[in-house]
Amino acid sequence: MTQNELSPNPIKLIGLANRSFARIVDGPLRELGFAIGQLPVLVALKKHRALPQAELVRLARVEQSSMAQLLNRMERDGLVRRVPDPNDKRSRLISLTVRAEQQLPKGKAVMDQAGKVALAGFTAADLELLMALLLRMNTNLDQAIDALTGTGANAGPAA
Amino acid sequence: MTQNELSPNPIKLIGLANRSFARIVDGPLRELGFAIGQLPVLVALKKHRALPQAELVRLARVEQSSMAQLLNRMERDGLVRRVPDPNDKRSRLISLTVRAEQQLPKGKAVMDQAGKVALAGFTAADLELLMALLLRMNTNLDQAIDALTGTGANAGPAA
DNA sequence: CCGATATATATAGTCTGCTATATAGAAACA
DNA sequence: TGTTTCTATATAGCAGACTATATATATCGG
Repeated sequence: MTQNELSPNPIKLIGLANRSFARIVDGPLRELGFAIGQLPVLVALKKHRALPQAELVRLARVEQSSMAQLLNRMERDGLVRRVPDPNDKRSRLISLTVRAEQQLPKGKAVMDQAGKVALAGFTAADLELLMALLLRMNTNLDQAIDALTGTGANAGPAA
Repeated sequence: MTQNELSPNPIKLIGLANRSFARIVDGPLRELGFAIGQLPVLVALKKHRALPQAELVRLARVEQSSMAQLLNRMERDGLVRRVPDPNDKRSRLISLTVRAEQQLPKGKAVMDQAGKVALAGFTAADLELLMALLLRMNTNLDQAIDALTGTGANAGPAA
């Protein structure tokens, strides 16, 4: 009973779901002047007013260099500003522009709508179960990455 | 009880799992001369001997342009060959090089090992459940994409 | 106060994937 | 047969993510 393909792992389904979701929101977000990777940053900034890059890195769970580039694009597109941090000359505080703040609710609506589409037919229990299973997977993966990178930076507060 | 963040969707967890998995296999695959996106293509070619690009597109579920670029890199790295299809001058048949074929088992082992790590502590039932839930999500997403792209190309044979 | 180490960002280079568009050749059909 | 349409690839240009590395500034230990 050895299955076909590259192991019957859920990884393929996970990758596919991820790409499909991105494709679905891409157009609508683009019309709003947003891109998918920006939403978590925008939401975090809306809630916290102004944050240093390092904090966004923690919230979005991406590498520092990825965030730096993302912010470069967002700044270029007029979504965020970076102002020098008076308390630390290495750092700059990131904040939303008015335009970004005004458009954000529509962007969130796009994401939520796509989320609903993805979960059509799911009961609350189905969803909970899925989240729990994914959480377990992520915990496993985080551990493996911690082992690789040496740092114990992951597995932070349940978020 | 409105939750925090961008909806409590599993999308975040899915994206994170995807990236984490990729990070884990990246190094080992690189040492073998492979990259993560190539594995599905390599496996398909090993099984079918020689295939046109269009078939790989279907198997890997990526856009045609993505596959074309992936194959460009694989050809550049000496993993595949593209020979003119005698029956159709528009097309080229893709096949593995000897080197790729020899290294492939090690690459598969890396993927399988990472899959096991990801699923540590999962019972067979857990895994089945996870796969079933992800499959349902993907079905929903495929439908949404079909609606967008007009074509009814997705939702193919259960695979 | 000074040198060593740590921290906050930035940049270079690469991979994967997408959308949009271009081309060559095959197929249909008038 | 000739023209239109479809099909198989290719290319351009961009987003997002990663690794590796560079830079500037803070902090610590003496």
